[in-house]
Amino acid sequence: MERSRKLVLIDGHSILHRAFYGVPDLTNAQGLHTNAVYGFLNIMFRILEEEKPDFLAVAFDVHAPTFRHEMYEAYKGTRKPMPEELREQVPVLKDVLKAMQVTLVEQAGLEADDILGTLAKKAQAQGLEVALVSGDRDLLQISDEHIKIRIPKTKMGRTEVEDYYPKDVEAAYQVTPLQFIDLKALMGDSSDNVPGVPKVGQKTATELMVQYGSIENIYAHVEEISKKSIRESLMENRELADLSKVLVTIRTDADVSIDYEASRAEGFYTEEAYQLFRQLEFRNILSRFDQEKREDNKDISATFKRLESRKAFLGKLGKIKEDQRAGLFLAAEGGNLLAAAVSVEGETFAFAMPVKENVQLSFFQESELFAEDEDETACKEALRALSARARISAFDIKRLYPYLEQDTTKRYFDILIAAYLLNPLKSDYAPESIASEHLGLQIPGWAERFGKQRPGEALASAPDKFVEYCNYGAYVSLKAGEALERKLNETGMDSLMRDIEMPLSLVLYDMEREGVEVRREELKAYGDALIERIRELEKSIHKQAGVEFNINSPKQLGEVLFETMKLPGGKKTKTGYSTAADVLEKLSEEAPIVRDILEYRQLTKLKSTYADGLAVYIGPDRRIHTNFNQTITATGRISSTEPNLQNIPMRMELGRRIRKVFVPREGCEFMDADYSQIELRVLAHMSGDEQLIEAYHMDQDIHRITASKVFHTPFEEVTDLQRRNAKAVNFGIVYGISSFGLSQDLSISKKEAADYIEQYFATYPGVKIFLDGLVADAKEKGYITTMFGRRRPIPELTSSNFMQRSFGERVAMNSPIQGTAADIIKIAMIRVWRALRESGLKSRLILQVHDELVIETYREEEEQVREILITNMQAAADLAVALEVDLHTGDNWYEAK
DNA sequence: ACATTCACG
DNA sequence: ACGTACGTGAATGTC
Repeated sequence: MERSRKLVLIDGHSILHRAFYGVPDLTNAQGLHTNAVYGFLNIMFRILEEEKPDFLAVAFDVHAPTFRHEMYEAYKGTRKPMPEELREQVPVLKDVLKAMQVTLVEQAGLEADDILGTLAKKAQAQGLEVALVSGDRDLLQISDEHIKIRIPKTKMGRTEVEDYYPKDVEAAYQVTPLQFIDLKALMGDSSDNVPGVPKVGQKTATELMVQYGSIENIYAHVEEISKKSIRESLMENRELADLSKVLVTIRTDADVSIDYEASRAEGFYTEEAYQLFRQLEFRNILSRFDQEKREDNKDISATFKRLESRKAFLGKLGKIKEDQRAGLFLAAEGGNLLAAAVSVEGETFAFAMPVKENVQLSFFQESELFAEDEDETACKEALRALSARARISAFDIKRLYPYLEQDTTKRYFDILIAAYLLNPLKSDYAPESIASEHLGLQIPGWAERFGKQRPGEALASAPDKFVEYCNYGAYVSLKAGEALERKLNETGMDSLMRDIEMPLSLVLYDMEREGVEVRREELKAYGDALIERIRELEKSIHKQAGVEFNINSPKQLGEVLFETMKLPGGKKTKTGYSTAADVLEKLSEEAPIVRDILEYRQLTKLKSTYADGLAVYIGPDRRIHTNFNQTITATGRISSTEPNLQNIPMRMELGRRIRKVFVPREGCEFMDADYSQIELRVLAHMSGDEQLIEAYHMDQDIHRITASKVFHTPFEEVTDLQRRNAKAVNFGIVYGISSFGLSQDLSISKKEAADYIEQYFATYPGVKIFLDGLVADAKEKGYITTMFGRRRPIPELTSSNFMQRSFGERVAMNSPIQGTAADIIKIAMIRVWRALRESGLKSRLILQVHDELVIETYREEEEQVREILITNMQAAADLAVALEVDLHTGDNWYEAK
């Protein structure tokens, strides 16, 4: 009779192992092998569908020596090592199961077999029906009338499951489950290191068991056994038979149990699990989730409203009260507002600007496409009023500032920035990703709905769909805003969000809007001047090589240098020879062609990336408006794109001259202020190292002081080489020192580099204690924090791969320093920006380059701006060492730096 | 889409 | 023994 409640027990390692060999190799984007986990889940889902159990648990071995292990090892060696590709999937599977709220059972000193045997027998005694899933036939001994052993087999890419009740065991092996122990003990199992009795294989063992029923009885009648060789082997190996029996016997009386309430086979489809499956790229497992989640979505989007008249929209906006939370989503293109959606507690509604008839989209410039009209003007006004009144939550507020009250005292909340702060390592913070991660809500993204269409096209072709998209945006902004705000509070990042990132978003908006003037003609002239020399070099290189080839192709260049010309230098990259500058420089003595190649590289870089590259971005206002990105870097720094104005050449004179084309507007000069060694000062402060702090108080060249201390040389007698080495060590410390890295940088031996580092730590012992502490803390917590509470998770620290883990350790040392420096300059930017406004000055902050700010300064405001810059930059953080600021002015960026 | 190279802090 | 410095973005070539 079928019992009413059912338990499924899974042998974790055994099924993972089966899956590993049954599923072809799969890896995700991060190079993690995933085939075994994938196969495991497919087997598990299949079993769950077939059994529909009430309870589920998965057992694992803890890899500590156990009694039975010791006995194996005493007999011969250990088990075969697990392949690395499988080993790395064990923790992944455990994470997945935990995320799915599946009960894991593991206990030191117990093998999975013993756990399974015990749990199965206990459950059956309590009146449950049990299905035990394993790849290991030893478990057949556990089978009884209420315990079914299920053995999955993968063949021809399909999984079939063999089921064994006692009668099936008898049919297959001619013995009862209990006798199966003796059968296995006689025949042995090489894969499990069970010796068995020599000369007795499956066939003989079965015959003996059928005839005598047990090992005891076989030995009682051993004289009767007719075959001489078998008889003698049995008599000589009684001990082996007994040992084997112990090894094969699975315990059913171990001290282990499960909490049935926590083991209910339900609630698998958690957000955490969804995220994990996404990371692992298990698309068809995700579809199970999507099915579950889609139900919820229908309910939500059904409540969305599309308002057909401006009046209705404005009426609803007007009802939103002071300080009420509102999610806001705006769709715009080319400066025209296309649609607006607002979500407040209880309702979500949107209004799309009426599309004019007869507009032939492709024939018009986008700015002419949607000429501003009454509807748009009225809506903009109402939205601005709303933003001044309500507590707005939105996605990417920087892009919305043109439509918002630009007053940072109004507490806007940007879900993009919040999601970034909670995990700066992600590459995707699209609204639908935030909805998925923080709300557990699966909604289609733009591309899924509209493909490559522009917003204007989408609105024109599918207005209802477009409006629904906007409504989702508003809804997610409101709901995710609440969830994210709570999470920021929980992680102690609320102040970072409120006092730094949100105010900064307005500063960045303003900087982007201001832009910087670039002299188009001078840039062109600079580029043209490069062409001639590039042609010369090209010719010379081809002549010296004896062949014409593409110098820009590392592949061809490598072949020419290292094969045709037979220069020394081996392979360095996955794809072939390395032709990177540091490799080539080592060859430049003996091969003049290399000098030319290096110069060619330099000049073509300047031409294509800077001369030609920048020109594209000069607008009709003669200015370049870069994007300052606030949600890209892992450490909290800002990044700059389209174009990148944070990597304009500086170190080489020729490249540096490009800075001459960056000019202030009429009546202005540039004022450029940069922090002097901000990261090293942050290190001095955070570590509290007295020697380093004192060194800074000496108000002398810090690298020279360090050299003097590290090399035990009087300050005045420090050589340039010593100073250079000390400087490199200072940098190395900030990067998360390694002797190898330092030796590469200084072209010295690893041993020498290690000596330098040792000397450095002897000089500044507090620094070593601090850095070690950072790593230990990060290992414990899984993330680091900056002085202002910014976090960066470091998943690499738990990697079993040495290289990855070492990387994690360097990151743990570098990120708190780089991140704190980033926090400090952000604070400085906000203060400088406000001070300029509040002083009623016209001068404007226009650029940031990590430790440097550029202000377009009206000449008559020079002294005030200088004061504002220096004061606010220095006061941005109160450190144990002063923050020193170097400031220069000039008529272009070259001169101001 | 990915790798290589090189510009910056 | 393992094989690297930390953080970015753009251009180019290769598949």
